[in-house]
Amino acid sequence: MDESYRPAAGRSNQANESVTLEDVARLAGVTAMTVSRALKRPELVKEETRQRVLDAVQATGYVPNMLAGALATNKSHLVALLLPTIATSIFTDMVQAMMSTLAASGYQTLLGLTDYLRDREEQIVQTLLGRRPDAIVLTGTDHSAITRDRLLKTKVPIIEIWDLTDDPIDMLIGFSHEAVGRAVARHLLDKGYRRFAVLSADDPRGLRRSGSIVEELKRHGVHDVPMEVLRAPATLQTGREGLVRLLEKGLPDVIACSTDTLAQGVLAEAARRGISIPREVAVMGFGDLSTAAHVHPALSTVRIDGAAIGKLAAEALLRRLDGKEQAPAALRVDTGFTIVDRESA
Amino acid sequence: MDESYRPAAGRSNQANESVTLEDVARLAGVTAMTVSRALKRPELVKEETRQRVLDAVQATGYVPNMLAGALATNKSHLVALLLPTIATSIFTDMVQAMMSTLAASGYQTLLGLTDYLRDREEQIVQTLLGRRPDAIVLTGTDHSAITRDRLLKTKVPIIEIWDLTDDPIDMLIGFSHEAVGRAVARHLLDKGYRRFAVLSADDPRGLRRSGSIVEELKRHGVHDVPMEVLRAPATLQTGREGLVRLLEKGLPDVIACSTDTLAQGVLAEAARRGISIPREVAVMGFGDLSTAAHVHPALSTVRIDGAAIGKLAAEALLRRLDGKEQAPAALRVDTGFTIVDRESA
DNA sequence: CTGTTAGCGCATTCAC
DNA sequence: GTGAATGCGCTAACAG
Repeated sequence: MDESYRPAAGRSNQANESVTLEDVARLAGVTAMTVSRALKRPELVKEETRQRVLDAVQATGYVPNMLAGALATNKSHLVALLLPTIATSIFTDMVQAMMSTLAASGYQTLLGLTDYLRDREEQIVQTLLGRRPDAIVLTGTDHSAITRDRLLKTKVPIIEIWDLTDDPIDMLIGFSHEAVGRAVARHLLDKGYRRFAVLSADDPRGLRRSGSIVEELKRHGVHDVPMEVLRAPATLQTGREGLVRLLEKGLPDVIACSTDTLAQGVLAEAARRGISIPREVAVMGFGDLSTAAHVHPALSTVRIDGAAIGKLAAEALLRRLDGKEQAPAALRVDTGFTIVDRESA
Repeated sequence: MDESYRPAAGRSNQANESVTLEDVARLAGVTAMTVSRALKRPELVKEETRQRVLDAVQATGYVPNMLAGALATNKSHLVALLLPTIATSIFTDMVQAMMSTLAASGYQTLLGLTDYLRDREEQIVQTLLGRRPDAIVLTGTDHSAITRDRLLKTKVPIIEIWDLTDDPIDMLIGFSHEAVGRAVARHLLDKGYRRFAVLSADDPRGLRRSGSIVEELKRHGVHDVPMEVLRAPATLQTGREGLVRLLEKGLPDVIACSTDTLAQGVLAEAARRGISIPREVAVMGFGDLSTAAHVHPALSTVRIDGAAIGKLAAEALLRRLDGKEQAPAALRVDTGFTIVDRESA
């Protein structure tokens, strides 16, 4: 008989116990291709056979192997998301929004944490590229030369978020940290504060915000603003320490913090010391919209809309990936920020 | 000449522009197999050719395709991590610890957010299984029947974390939420409080902690403890709302919250209303060790060590995956918790 | 509407 | 030390 057929004899205990298309096909009395179609393009398959296939899938507990699928189609349905850290609440809204938008379109998220380290980012980009993600999201715009290079060569859509720059790798969605700093300085000056202090985590963007506050103050004739820089990621504990150190330099009118978390730490320590906020010292924070909403009635803060960034980014990617948009003009969105003043709210 | 060689003519513009082993091999004047060896098992390759290969890799910008690698070896080096949400700080330490431990051994993390929904979890498990992860980490032990079933059939190592149960799917690392509730109740009773109130988010484990507090109080003769249940995930804002609602029922001695975040919201609202903490009302929280350390000098809380859970889980998985341990006795770890009393600290 | 052929990129298993 | 053959599980492209 037909010896060219080798009816899968003796393959029963392969190392890999997983059910394949072939297995389902055999049970349904069709070929693998038909099973594949029944699952992915049901409209191409007769209703009756489709039913048989579905039953077979059910019976075998078949779960499509997306590794194989991705290899064959050159589409992984994976998005790589690089984040400095999740130990700070600042990014969580963004992540949540992005992931759920992506998930709704069948994309999964591969996470990489860089710890604010360029070298780490470089290494993670390298490994994540090995997964052939359909898109890459980077937090920030400051990357190692090698990272930039690798990414520029790639055809995968890339979005840098959470910052602005004149030469993005590809798409860009964020806001200007310098603008935030300047706005904070002017806002506080307008409110009549004169004795300033700045508390900052030592992450690159936090430092830029804080630095811009100091510069803008200088431009308005306020010099020698005391500034304490603390190790990122910012925690409540470091915020408390920060206040302690600032107080050694005298009591200011207002303390501008690079992050809401630091600001909360300051509030906690102030409470312990019986310092009244904002009567004796006002506190200004910076952070994400919803998570930290209503942090404290006495805390003024700069609000950015992380969820919006995440959603916008995801949508831009999906537009590109679904082929609606082939090589769009470089997307660039300034999502801006809002100063929330508790006293005048 | 040698016509059996088909020097890759006309393949220049495949859909997929990516460099393959073959491309590197050609440039280095060896076969793909040798390149593969030079990269993964360098000791099997002559130093000189290894160097040539490495140069070729450099020149071409080759990045190994892990989809193909995973398909061939049936090892994805991927760990699926299912989490209710990251919008709340409670899990962040755990995630950070787990991811960095895994990353150090070359494993990447695929994240799935369930929003505390069993059906969502079911769906996510299904899709993530398609990536053929080498291990799966689930938060909690309460899964849909289908999820349990699918997971029991799989040979992939599975760890359930953040809870305890008598019939884990596989490995288990966590603590008892009932024990937490009972301990909180007894602790507060010992300290002399008599007029209790409970504030809880409506996530399953939070409810169990809060429920256990109420039960234990009842067992000690304290009945009719007012309890407000708020929508998960808990935010500062919901914490503030919670206090408002509780106050309508009268001022208690102490408020036990299902989460530090809720507790902080209570503190913020209390500050706004000029209620002195802990003099007029004491507040008790629950949360993760390091992130929220020193939340507030006046806040007592139950501490769990999320980082430890993450690290333990990752290490247990790695032990299994690296083959040191084939079919170990079921791992079961109670990581316990600590009551931190601010007044007596 | 369904089947056949071929190949995605890599690694295992023999040869040499 | 290195090469050749083969297959991982799936799907594009073409037949019929």
